[in-house]
Amino acid sequence: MNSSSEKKNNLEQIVSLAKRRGFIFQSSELYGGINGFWDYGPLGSELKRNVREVWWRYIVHGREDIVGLDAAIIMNPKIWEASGHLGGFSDPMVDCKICKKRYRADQLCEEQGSQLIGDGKRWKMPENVSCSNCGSKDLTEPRSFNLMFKTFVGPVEDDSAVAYLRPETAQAIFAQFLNILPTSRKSVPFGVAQSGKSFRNEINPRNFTFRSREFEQMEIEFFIRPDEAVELICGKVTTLADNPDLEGEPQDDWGWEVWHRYWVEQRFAWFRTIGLPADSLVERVHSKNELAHYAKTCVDIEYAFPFGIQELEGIAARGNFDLTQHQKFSSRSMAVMDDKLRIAVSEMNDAAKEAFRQKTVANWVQDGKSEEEATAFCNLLFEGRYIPHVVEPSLGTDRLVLALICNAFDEEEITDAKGKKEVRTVLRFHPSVAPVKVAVFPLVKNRPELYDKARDVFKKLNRYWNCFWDESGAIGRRYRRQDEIGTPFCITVDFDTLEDDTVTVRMRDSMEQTRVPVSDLRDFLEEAMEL
RNA sequence: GCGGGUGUAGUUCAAUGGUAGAACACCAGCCUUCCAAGCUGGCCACGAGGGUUCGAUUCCCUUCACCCGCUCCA
Repeated sequence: MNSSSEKKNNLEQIVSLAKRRGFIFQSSELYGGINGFWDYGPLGSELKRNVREVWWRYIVHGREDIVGLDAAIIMNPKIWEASGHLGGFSDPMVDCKICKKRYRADQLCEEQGSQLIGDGKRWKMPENVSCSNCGSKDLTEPRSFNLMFKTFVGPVEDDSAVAYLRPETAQAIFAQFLNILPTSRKSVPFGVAQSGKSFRNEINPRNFTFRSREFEQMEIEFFIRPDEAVELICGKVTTLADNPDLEGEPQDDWGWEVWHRYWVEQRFAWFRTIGLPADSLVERVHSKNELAHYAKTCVDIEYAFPFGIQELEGIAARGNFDLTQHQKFSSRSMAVMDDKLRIAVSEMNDAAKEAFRQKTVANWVQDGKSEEEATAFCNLLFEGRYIPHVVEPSLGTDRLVLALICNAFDEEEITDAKGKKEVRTVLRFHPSVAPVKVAVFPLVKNRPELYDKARDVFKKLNRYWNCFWDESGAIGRRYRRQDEIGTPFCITVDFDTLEDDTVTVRMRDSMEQTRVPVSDLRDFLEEAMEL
């Protein structure tokens, strides 16, 4: 998509263009800014809105097995206890008082063959641990950073009123699972999608909007059957080793591994539809020790930002951890009834059930779980019920917007008719995300009949797309202004228009022009935008 | 959080212990028959606070923000 000129977008150039053209401003700039917060200007808000909308259309409207949710940002704090965000996820840190180096306390201890002392809230360093940089034992006490923003609900600021701004959108999906299930008339496998703000009090926001304290996510929780249920229903569980067809419709016999891979492929395919070329994206599989203890696997889709290759979206297989936690903390059963499972089980005799139970218990015990747990799970299955497992594709909206700007940014050297070289700055957005889709110009503005005709065309198109009107300056200048904000199509009304009712459509990327009858404009543009 | 760098107009960049300048952009007008044309006019800045000084955008201190490296990233 980009011209041959090697892409060394340094970030400052992007930041400058983003500001100059009204994409992204520093938050509160009037008062010196505030670290970790950014605002989207007139064009940025259009771009971001388009990204959200294209995602929603593709994920929620485009599929029959996903429904939407728009939950509150502030929720009952118990949710964060259940999810683990209040406790274990804040990493204890120590600093060396001598050389000022900072460590994750647990990692430093482990490195030196000892164990961090603590209960998940308060921590203490073991005696013999020293700074691995300078050897000093003069370390600070381990401090936990809880990255959730805290606030108070209601007029009284005491402990009972404490609440948190959500650090991810996903938990609301689990917390509302029991409401969504009956009202959506969906059954497993199905998913719930949510897009919205999240907040993390990052220790060190960095890299423009990439790591912000207030940010937006587009998350899906896709609920699937546990593999054991799949086996009972289908008599087998398809794994990646079976080489399943991931481009067709999802199949009942898919195990979690296939579902996870399917979602990775789905997400890659979607990125391509909004103009991120395959070769700009990198797939990174999390190593075992990066994984949260409950996660089965996690794949990041990364983009080559000017400041390095960094995560856009993570697709995690989280088992039934979250629903199980909420079941435990809320005392409400998160098990679903699965009719296909119920029917399959009703056809089994006792011997078959016992054989299945023994196999399952053996497998679970091998995985370090208790026999009791496994038996309870089997009993639930024999009733046709289970707690669904989940695959979670979680995308950073602001990160994607930034990636789209970086990807679109191009400085093209062109030679004009007189042989003079100049640089054309152009944002090569895919039309589906471009903030302005169409610009309309009168060739000159001091001829009323031309001007009025152009206004008519503008008003006609403005009903369908975000259009831009520009009458000032020479026509070439107006084209270039649109190039710089990434408008894919410019329409010029000229003197021929008055004769034959056709206009010039000028393409952003090629700068080519074609004449199109006004009556065909809508269809013509519609088609051109699909690319 | 540590180290380094930067902060002057919307952007990119000058200069200066005493009146802050340009280019581009933007706005208005004239002109303009397809790729940043021309003319006229206009708008807009020393990140914030304190100190030194007769006087500070300039020197000093503090602070805020951004960039780079480290660190961190449920």
